[in-house]
Amino acid sequence: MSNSEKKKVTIYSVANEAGVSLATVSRVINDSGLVKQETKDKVEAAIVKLGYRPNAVAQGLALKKTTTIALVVPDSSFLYIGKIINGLLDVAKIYKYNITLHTTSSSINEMSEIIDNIVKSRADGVIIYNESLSNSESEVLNSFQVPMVYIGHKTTNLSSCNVYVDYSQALYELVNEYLDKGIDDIIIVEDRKNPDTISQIISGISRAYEEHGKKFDGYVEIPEQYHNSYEFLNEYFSRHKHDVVISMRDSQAVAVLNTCRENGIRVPEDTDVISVLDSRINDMVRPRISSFVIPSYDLGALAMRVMTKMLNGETVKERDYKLNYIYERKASTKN
Amino acid sequence: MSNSEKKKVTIYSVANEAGVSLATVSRVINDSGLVKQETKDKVEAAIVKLGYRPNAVAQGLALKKTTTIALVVPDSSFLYIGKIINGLLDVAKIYKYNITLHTTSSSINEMSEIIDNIVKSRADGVIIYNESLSNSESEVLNSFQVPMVYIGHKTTNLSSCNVYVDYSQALYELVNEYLDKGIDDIIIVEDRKNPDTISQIISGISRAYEEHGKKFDGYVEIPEQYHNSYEFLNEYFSRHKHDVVISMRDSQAVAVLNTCRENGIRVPEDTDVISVLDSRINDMVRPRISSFVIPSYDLGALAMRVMTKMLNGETVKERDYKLNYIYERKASTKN
DNA sequence: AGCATTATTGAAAATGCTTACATTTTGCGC
DNA sequence: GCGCAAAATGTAAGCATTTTCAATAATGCT
Repeated sequence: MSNSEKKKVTIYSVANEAGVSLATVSRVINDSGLVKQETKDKVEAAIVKLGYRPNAVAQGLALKKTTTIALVVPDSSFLYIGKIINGLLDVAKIYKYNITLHTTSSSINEMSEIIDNIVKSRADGVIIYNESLSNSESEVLNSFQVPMVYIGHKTTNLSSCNVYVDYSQALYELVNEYLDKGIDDIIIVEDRKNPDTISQIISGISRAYEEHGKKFDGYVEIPEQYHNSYEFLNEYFSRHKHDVVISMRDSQAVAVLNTCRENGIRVPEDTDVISVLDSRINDMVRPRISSFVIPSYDLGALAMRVMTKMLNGETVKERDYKLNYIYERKASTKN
Repeated sequence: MSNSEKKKVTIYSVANEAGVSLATVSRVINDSGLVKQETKDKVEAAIVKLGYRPNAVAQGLALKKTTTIALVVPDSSFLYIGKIINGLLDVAKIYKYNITLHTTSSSINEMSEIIDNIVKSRADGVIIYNESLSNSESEVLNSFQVPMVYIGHKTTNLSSCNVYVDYSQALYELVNEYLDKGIDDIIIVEDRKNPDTISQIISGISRAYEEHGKKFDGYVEIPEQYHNSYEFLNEYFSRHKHDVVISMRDSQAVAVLNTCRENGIRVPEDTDVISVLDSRINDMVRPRISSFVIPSYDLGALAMRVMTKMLNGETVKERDYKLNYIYERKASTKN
């Protein structure tokens, strides 16, 4: 009756109950074919009767694989990676993989600690979302001996795959349009949190400027903390007014929106405001902010799909998977 | 040179390298004391030299525990549970537990599939965040034979713990204040997604009304989808005007805010708008919405801490952990 | 019926660790 | 030096699977 009396049921119990050897039971649960239908039925009946659930840990030991993959993400913004995780988990479910979640704050030794942990757990693979990896972090990661997929961050690690959106091209096309119309007072406001992404973005913008025979110097660096950045922007827009203000995330774009308004700058009449990354916030702001819609769910789903391919030994022809973005014009831009 | 030549290093390799038995190595890595300092040094040198990392899978098999706990969350709003996850992971890191992530959509058989998966993986415990469990889901969960902690949802399952915020009391106190001032035209707008939470909230409000000799009937049900609800609210506020509008999440409160504005209702001059749950959205809206600040991070951290206690066999005196909320008055209320 | 195949099954080793128990070493008092 | 307890180390039996290889049963053919 009591829980403690309930004895654990192993493959032996099942073998015993069905009157076969444990090897046969193993064959049945792994669907390996060569078992007579009759005995298969007996075994399956025993499994149901005893409520047997194969022990994945023992399987992991015997098979030298865990069907577990480790996901490493920054601990800050689940706001932006929520959809990525959803996509990833959906695909993981299809292929019967489990996901372990690991977050990195920015402390120095953190990454190697996490990796140590992942190595011990013998995950079959690692998926990393991190827009800004330091050199030492990259180095640690490169020493990893398991399949790796990077999301949103193109690496030079030859043995891993990358799933990302080409911000550079996206911004190039956007800015190009403005320049074609003769609008060239464009700035981008950002903090230093994501140096890689920022440099991609700026390279795209710069290319557009160069092709128009101009030089881009509109990078305005803002403080990292939201409230600080808010103050900074408030101060900034009390002195400046531009045709176009681009920011990395819609949360920052909203700060731009609010501070512009507080300084008598009308959006979009006086200034176009654009956000590169979109999140649910944007549903709730008026005016809605024109932005690129990043296919977050697809990023996650594709990353996981690529991972399964790597693990199945399917040859992955492509190391790089570039996803499309869509620019959505909303109420914060007039052009 | 090549990776394929690299042979795996096990506890045997280390024992061999150090010239001791594997038992001794095991004692060293588990810090079990009774090893002479001298041999301990030898072993540790060998570990470093070979780059040995204990295989957690084999350990799991030998010890019958995985130091892994499974986290089950709804697949929808990482917006609200991001901080919970952060708190949970931080504590998990301290106690060296790994977290596997499982999401539930609302499909019927999903929960038992997830549980099947978790049982197979032999997680040491399960933490569940889900505001609305169906009866059949609860039943499946109750049959679980591992320690469980529920976040934000008080269950009657005797063998599990609950970590939650008492919405009923929170709303009681809030509404009480209004009623004391003679303001009683209060409504709450919500969809049916979280029946449990909603009924808690309404019970709190009702209690306040009753103590003032009145009856509460201000529950306005709105459609689940954001855009539908937006239309609904727009229509609604073209016909109604109330002293106070309460909604469950700040995303909905923003919809209220916007639709009020579009119908010429000024906030807070004409109507107070209040949100029960707070998220980062609220930083970005003007006016900021008065809301309860739910201690999300603490919910997650405490849940994990309670779990570690259950797993260590420390007696958990309390099954229920009620956390405090703070009501923050912001610009969307005048009262 | 007898033999050669082939389809099923079982026995046992392997997976990498922990730990109870056995054995060896050490230290100490005389 | 000797004896004995305590400390240190080693041996081997689990832990729950998979899988190779050998053994057995079933089948087809003459």
